[in-house]
Order: sequence, then C-alpha cells, then structure tokens
Amino acid sequence: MVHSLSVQITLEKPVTNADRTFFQLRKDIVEGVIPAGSKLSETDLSTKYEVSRAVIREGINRLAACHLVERKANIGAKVVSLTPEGLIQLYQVREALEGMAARLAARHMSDEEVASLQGLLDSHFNKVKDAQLYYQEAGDVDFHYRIVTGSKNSHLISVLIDGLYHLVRMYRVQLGMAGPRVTTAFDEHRHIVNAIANRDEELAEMLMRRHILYSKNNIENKLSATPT
Amino acid sequence: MVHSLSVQITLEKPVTNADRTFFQLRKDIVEGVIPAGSKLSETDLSTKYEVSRAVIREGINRLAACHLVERKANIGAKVVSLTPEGLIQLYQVREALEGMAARLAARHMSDEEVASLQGLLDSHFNKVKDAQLYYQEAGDVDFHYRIVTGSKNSHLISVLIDGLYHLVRMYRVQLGMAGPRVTTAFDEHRHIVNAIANRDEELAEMLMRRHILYSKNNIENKLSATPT
DNA sequence: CAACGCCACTTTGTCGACAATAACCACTAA
DNA sequence: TTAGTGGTTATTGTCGACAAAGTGGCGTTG
Repeated sequence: MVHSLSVQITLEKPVTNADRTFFQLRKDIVEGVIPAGSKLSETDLSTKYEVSRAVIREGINRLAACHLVERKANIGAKVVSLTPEGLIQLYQVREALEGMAARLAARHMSDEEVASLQGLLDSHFNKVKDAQLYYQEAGDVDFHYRIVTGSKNSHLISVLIDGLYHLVRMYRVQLGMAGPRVTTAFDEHRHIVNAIANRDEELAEMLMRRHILYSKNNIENKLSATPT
Repeated sequence: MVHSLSVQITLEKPVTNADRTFFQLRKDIVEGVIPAGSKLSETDLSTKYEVSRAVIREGINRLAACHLVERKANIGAKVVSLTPEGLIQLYQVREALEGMAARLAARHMSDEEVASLQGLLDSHFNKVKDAQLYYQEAGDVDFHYRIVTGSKNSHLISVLIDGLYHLVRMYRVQLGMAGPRVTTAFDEHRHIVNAIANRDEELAEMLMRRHILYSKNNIENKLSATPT
C-alpha cells in the first residue's frame, strides 16, 4: 500500500471552500490541465469551479505567492511559462536549501527518525530490486520530504514543501521527466542517510548538494537532447 | 544623500488600494506599530485603515504568505511571535540562500555591476571612517540587496527580498538590534566583493556564509546577554 | 494609407450584506 | 464545586453588485 499518490504531499487538509479551490487550481496547473502560460480569467474560473469570484481570487493570490502564476494589477494572472533557465534556477535554490536541510537534519533528527528513514530506504531498495520503477516519483519525494522536515526549520520547510516542490513537480510533469536515474539516486540517498546517522553535518550537506547537482545535470542533458 | 530609508527596499510601487494597504500593514507590523503576537481583526483594521474588509483580507493573506502573520481558518490571523529560535532559523536559511546568491553573483554579475558594487563599498568606507554609524542599516541592506539581485535567480531574489528580509528587519527593529559590528562586517563585505570580482564562486559562497554565520553568532551573544 | 483618438466592452478592483463557524457565558445537574 | 450543555455573540467565510481600469475596434483626419 503506497499511500502517497504524490498528489497531496503535505497533509494539508482543506477546511474552507477557498482551500479546496486553491488545491484544485494548484493541482490542475501543476498537472497541465490548465496549460502553462494561459491566462486565468476570474469570471471563467468562478463558473468552471462553481464558486464565487472572491474564492477564485483568493486562490489566484495564493498561487501567485507560490510563484505558480504571475499576476499584474488591473490586467490579470497567467500561469508561469516553463523555461529551461527557470528549471535550472529552481535546482540552484534546491541545492542551497536542501543542502542546509541535510546539515540541520544531521543535527536535529531524533535517533528514531533516522532509523525510520533508514527503514524507508530499505523498502525503496526492495522496490527497486523488484523493478517497480514507480519508486522514482513517490520514493524520491518521500526521501526529500523527510530530510526537509527533519531539519526542524520552519522557514526551510515551508519554502520547499509549500513552494518549490510544486514548481518542480510542474516541470517534471509537463516536460515529461519521469525518467530513470533510479539506482544511482538510490545509492546517493543511502550515503546521505549514513552521513546523517553519523551526525556528520558537513558531509550530509555536501552529499545532498551533490545529489541535487547531479539531478540538475541529468535534467540539463535531457533538455538539450530533446530539441523542443 | 542616502536615498534609502530602508523602508521601501524593493522599488515595488503600489498601484491598487490593496497594494497600499498591504505595504502599510507590513510596515506597521515590521516596525512594531502592530505588536508582535497581537490578533488582527479584519473589521477593526478595515475601520482603522479606512478600506473595505476585502482589501484588508487580501492584505492579511499576503502577509501570511510572507510569514509575517499566521492565519487559522475560521479563527483569525495574528502577528508572528518573535522567538530567539525563530531568528536563528532565519539566519540558517539566509546562510544557505545568500551563500548561493554570492556564488551565482560571481558567475553572473556584469563587470559594470561589480565595479558599481565596489564603488558602493568605497562610499560606505568613507561613512564608516567619518563615524556615521547609521551606515549599519542602510549600507548593509544595500550590499546584500545587490548581491542577491546580482545572482539573477528570480526565486532566490523573491524569497529573500520579498520574504525573509522583512522578517529579519522585524527582528532587528523589535529586539533593538541596531548595534555595532560595523567595521568587521565592512571588511567581510570587502572580501566577498573581491572574490566576486575574481569570479571565484567557491570563495564568494564560503565568505558570504561565514559573514552571515558571524552575524548570527553576534546576535546570539546579544540575546543571551539580555535575559529578556 | 497610416496614425491618432474616441467609444464601447471586457476584466479586474472594491464594497456592503448575508451565511457559517467558533468562542464565550450563563445555567443546570451530578 | 465542577463538569457538561445550551444559547448568544462576535468574527470569519462567501457572495453578488457596483466602480474603475484596461483592451480592442471603429471612425476620423492628416
């Protein structure tokens, strides 16, 4: 039972209509149901999602705060356009933030959390061995999610989980980056967890930065391979 | 003529009433006019700021996106409470992000921008020499602002300038951190700019991280010195 | 024919009223 | 006395209508 369809990454339960609408909008944007670069008309969306314009408006504002849409006063909002440079920049920020997250995780994660994380990797290993390659998405997300929350740094957590990760997923989905890099990434995960278990902050940060840098390079190669 | 009263850091001009109200709210919160930890009543604020509840509501949502207020559904929003741990966490994120910003600035800043930055430091040097100690706030902000924008990374820029810097300023203002550390910080700035001018990404990042780490340590000492 | 300006229309910004939810307080009963 | 319960009130969530700004098309004029 793989619980996470990687749709609802944070256990953020919607309590109000605006919440639900925001989550739905975000999902539709990330998954390309609402195409990148398209304009978001408040009236149109309010009819399509069957809520008032105020609710849609709040949703768009929240999306703008996540940098999933760009809003201009008196003109409107449109979904961000995906560019190779944008993806590179995202990974540069990930490298900095998740590197620090790994460092802080080595400092602050409890022994139980570390053990649980090692257990997670073991289960991933079995799945990779059995060639259940859907590991990629959910497993990778789980791993990074745990490191980030393990940092116990609320700013780090919110910037990455509420912000960047959705953008990364949008790029992954829309540019069709479901690709491999499974086994090597798995080894890198192992090394990172070992460093954390040894409470070696310096090494944990360095390995995490390398790990993300490799991902970035991998993606850059794919982008340059597919001309469109 | 020191232009920046460090109030309006970004040249973000308000175009709509909601913009103006948001900026005013943010200013009042950062400067403590609205005390930390206090509750934000939408109706109260709408009368005090003489706008409709909807624009106050939008303002509060934007403040929540900046992490200047915490909002709970159906309950309300309150200004974040300042804690020593929160300030430490802020500086950890700054260390990671501005370190990367310095690295990218060394890579992407134009020669003209580097020269201009060196000129800025020269003018700072004169002011420090003349014991115009108000250098601290504005000068430091200018320096870091230029490095961050010099990274040419839009995510980095927005997270720091639209988000973290306001929080940092809120801590500085409310905990009375106008203190010294002027001359040593100035030397550190010099070294960072030299590394950028030499296009030494590695060194630029390391020096910037040290610079922020020193600031953090300096602040921690002050906090532990004043028991309250 | 091109360019400028005016006018109508569409879209966003703002507002006040209503609905729903949660906090508060008084009251009752064990 | 205290714990539980009910209603009351204040606050937030939601909505539709109005105001204002921007966009595009049409006509006029140089």
